[in-house]
Amino acid sequence: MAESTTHVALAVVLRVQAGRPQVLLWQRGRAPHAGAWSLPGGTLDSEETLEDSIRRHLAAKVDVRELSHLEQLETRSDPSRVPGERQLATAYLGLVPEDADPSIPADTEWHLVDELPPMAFDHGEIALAARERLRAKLSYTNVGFALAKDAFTISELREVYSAALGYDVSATNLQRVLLRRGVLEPTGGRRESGPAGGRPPALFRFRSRKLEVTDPFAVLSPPRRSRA
Amino acid sequence: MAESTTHVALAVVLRVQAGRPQVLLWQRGRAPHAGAWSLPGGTLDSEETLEDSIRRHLAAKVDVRELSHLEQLETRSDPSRVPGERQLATAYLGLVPEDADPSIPADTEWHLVDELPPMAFDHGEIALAARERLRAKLSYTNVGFALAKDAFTISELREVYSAALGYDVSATNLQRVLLRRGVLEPTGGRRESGPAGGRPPALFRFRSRKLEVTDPFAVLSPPRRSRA
DNA sequence: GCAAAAGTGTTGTGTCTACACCCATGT
DNA sequence: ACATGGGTGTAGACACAACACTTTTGC
Repeated sequence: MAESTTHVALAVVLRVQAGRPQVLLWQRGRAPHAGAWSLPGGTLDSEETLEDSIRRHLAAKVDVRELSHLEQLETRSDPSRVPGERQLATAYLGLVPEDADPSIPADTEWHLVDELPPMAFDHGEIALAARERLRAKLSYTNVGFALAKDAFTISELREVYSAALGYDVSATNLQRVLLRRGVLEPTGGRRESGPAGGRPPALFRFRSRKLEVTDPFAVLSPPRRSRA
Repeated sequence: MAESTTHVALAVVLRVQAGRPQVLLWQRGRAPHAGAWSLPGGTLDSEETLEDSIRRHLAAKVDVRELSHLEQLETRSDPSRVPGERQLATAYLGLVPEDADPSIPADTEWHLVDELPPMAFDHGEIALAARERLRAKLSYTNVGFALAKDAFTISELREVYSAALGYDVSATNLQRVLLRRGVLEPTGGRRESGPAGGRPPALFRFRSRKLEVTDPFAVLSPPRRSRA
């Protein structure tokens, strides 16, 4: 009875497109939950780390070079999460920039995070948890770099942030907050005005493209002298 | 060659005692790393969740009723993290209140987090990561409840926070921040003055003893009207 | 000139730190 | 009285939201 345990790595791959957050889902062909949508991933090999594993499995779905950020979320272990089998799953959050449009296989599709289709197992919960994690990190880290293009206008960045956060963000304040923190820097370039005219926007980039915590002390900060 | 993978649950059990943060460590009897200290835990059974597993293993070390908080940290999967065996480890953060002094077995001891003894495998890293997680959560959640007694004076709470954060916190401001957020409430009671006199301190308690996020919007908060 | 879009100046607010001061007790 | 520790009052710093206003383009 006590069959062997399997361990899979899953990824919630998110991107913002047309002002709405999307997740990459894969449609199951086989039972259980045939036809339902699931997170991409697969079983862990004996000689790889979980991160290598999820990268390997994703390589079949998305061009891995497009993955601008990857971090571990949580490991699910409920014995009944997958019927008829003992399966542990370690979930990852993967991010893809707005402008990358990786070719994806036929059994795979981008879905709006706000309108998830029927999901297999606990994958719906995992996707929502990933979204929450992203939301939180947008506030106190520079993760934005992973969703935005290399160079962008503040308006474009505003759209990305608004979509990911789920509420409107003012371009004015977004610019000031991120510049003050040293998260953004001007590239020096400008974009041309659109057909309707308007002042040509300046281009910005993220100063770093690695995850950094930019707002470390929400409160209860250490005494001022030791701070700077 | 490809022997079976094992999966263990480990816990970084932290408490604050005498103004210093401590971890519960277990001294290994067997090779590898005989004599080195390791995090308590053990192998995952086929019919239990990881959380049940770590609770079960901890029950042998600490009275589980003393565990005021438990949350999953991360799963380590480097194939070489444990020599001669493929072992995955899911780490948990466990917290014990200041006043609980659970009896612990002979092969187990509390160690100062700042002065870890030689640690087995990657357990040293895990312990430090857990400490960081606690530090961060003290700022924007009510986790303090898990480190403090049921009722306490602000001075006592200040000691706990200072120890866990690693820097001085002013009692004045700690009180105001936590009261304003509705995290603390007065019990109504007072403590007697010490032998040196002084005004008798009021007693407080945490309003909730479940983890809650109390400072959700570090920045980039939603527009004001939707906030309240 | 006028509309459109970008960006700056400015004001107000909320939340925190720092520090002065007042309160209640023991000796 | 005075020392000791607890607690409040208040001022200043800071980071942010909100909104008015200026800038730069197309038509």
